[in-house]
Amino acid sequence: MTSPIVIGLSAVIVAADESSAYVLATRHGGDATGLPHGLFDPAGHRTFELGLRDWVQAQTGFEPGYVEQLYTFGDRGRELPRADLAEAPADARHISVGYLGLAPERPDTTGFDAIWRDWYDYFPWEDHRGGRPQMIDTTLAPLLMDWANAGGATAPRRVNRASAAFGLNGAPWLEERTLERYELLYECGVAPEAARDETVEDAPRLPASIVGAPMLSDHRRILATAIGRLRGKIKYRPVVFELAPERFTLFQLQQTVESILGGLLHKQNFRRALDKSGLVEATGQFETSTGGRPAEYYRYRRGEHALGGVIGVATPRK
Amino acid sequence: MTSPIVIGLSAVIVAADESSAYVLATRHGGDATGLPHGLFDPAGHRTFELGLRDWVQAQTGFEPGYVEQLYTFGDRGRELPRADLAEAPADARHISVGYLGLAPERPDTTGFDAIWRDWYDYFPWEDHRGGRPQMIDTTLAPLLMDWANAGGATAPRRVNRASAAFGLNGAPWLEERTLERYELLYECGVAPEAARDETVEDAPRLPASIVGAPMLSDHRRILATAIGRLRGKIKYRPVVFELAPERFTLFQLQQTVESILGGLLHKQNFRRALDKSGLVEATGQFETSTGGRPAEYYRYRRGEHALGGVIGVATPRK
DNA sequence: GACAATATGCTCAATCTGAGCATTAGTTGG
DNA sequence: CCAACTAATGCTCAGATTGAGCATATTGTC
Repeated sequence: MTSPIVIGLSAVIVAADESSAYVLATRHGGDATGLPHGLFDPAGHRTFELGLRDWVQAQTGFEPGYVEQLYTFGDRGRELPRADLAEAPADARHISVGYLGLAPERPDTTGFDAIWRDWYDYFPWEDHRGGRPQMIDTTLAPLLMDWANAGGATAPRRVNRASAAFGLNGAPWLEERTLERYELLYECGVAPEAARDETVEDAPRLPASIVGAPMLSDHRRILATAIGRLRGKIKYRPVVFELAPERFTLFQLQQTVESILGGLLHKQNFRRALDKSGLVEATGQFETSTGGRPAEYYRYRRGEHALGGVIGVATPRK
Repeated sequence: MTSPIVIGLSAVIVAADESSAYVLATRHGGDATGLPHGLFDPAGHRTFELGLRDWVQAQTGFEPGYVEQLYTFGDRGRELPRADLAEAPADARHISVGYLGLAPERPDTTGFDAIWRDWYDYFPWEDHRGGRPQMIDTTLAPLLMDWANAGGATAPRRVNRASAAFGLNGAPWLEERTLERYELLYECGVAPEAARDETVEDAPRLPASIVGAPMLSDHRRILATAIGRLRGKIKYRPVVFELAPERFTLFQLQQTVESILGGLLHKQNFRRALDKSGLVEATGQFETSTGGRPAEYYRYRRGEHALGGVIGVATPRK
């Protein structure tokens, strides 16, 4: 006879604007944050997605539009917090299915134990909009290298992994490798969750401004997966428009993309690419100024471009 | 109290050569084929991947190298075959986690109820190496359009979906949209599995040479997911080398890629791209001829190119 | 009216792509 | 041994794309 299984559904609900990208986080007990989540009900939920929508709605009041599955985590040892499993049998095995959802704005969450939080609070090393964060080279890299060198036979592999992930030793920084970076920090004990899960001993204790705010259970891992996926996808599918308001100026749109990517883009080339893609159209309305020449408002041309439309978002600036 | 859950693990093990791409299929009872699969054991398996490897090994004798998770299916109604669930409670909910594995050759499966099968047996419309298969326009497209037009209010959306997926009405054929194509054929009842699952009535009965060989439970859906994923990935990650032998000529490698993509590539440009990528190196050995000028054998340069290496496989031929 | 602050336009060289022609090095049949 | 044939490999070229930077247009402010 198989022993019981419980399936947790977790949602990374993302919003973004000119200033940053945000996740919908829930407060659990103290000030620990987690993702909206709950158990899949095999009797009641027809699909995972419907179950997920239920939970998000119940915990945050938000009704997700676009939703996609990210990954299913099943490793023993990185599971749901005990407290959330009151109903489940004590010997149950915990599986966790992560989802990504996009929100065109940040709706009010008053009345719910939920807040919109800057996702770079959780991953400070991921924000390169103001240049490569110093902590990478001053703090993280040395710790990673210590860990790598302690790896015995696997040391060379570890050095390679760390270099490729964090852009060390001449390797380029690739924004979509968010999960790999987080996993490395977890493995080497820098992520506070590692100490909590007792997968490492005598882990260094560093401030959240460097190692990021921890999350419940494996939620930060799911968040990292979501960021990586979104960063990859935004380059070849018109997903920004799920995050942008109805009307936007081109620069607003660019900054929204930059918030997601965590890096700056060359303005004129961003426009050129967008132009060629045919994804947006001018509205004839102009922004009533904030300083300089008024920017025209554009809107997304839904449909049409069944798939042709791609924002060649590439060209980095600076 | 939650009702019981069982998790099925299914593996798409892929191999490819100059002639075609293959999947490792298992025979279950009659001549129905399925993927190697089995139930996840929450007590015994530390991770999904380990459980999966156990099952594949036990059912086919093959030990997968490269493995990656594809997707977790949880819809009620498209579940595991009853027979495989003898041990599970009658009211259990069935979840299915699909994996993709790659094999550098097709090892012998004698002694096991498993065979390597051409994946285009399952998806005849996916092979465009000899030109666009006629059945798409003569048989599938009309059926899809009938179904679309019967969609009432959703008719326009259905027409769009079908057009974008199958390259109708001027839309381009995009090889990685394999899953979408299969799902459409399932929805419109052309895939025999739909009739079996009783999701449609009076479905047309067509030969397997047109609608492809059916598979157990949702295995063909998982296979479609795998093909799509692999086709996408082969363009930006050096995965072909997981499928190629130690030594290969450039044309063999190209044909292996073509087998996966289901389309032909421009030879000289394929070489140029490969050349620039720095992924391969000449061995100095030559093929002892099959007709013309002998081709040099190359080998994959593992490692090094931490991620830079990309085969700009794009340029289609013909 | 000069200046600051933006948005938007335009240019240019370097590189990349898609496509095709040309040459090389074998095999095979007289 | 030569001619014909088959593949592999080499090379060229125009057009498109990309990365970068300079130039101009419109506002509000002092």
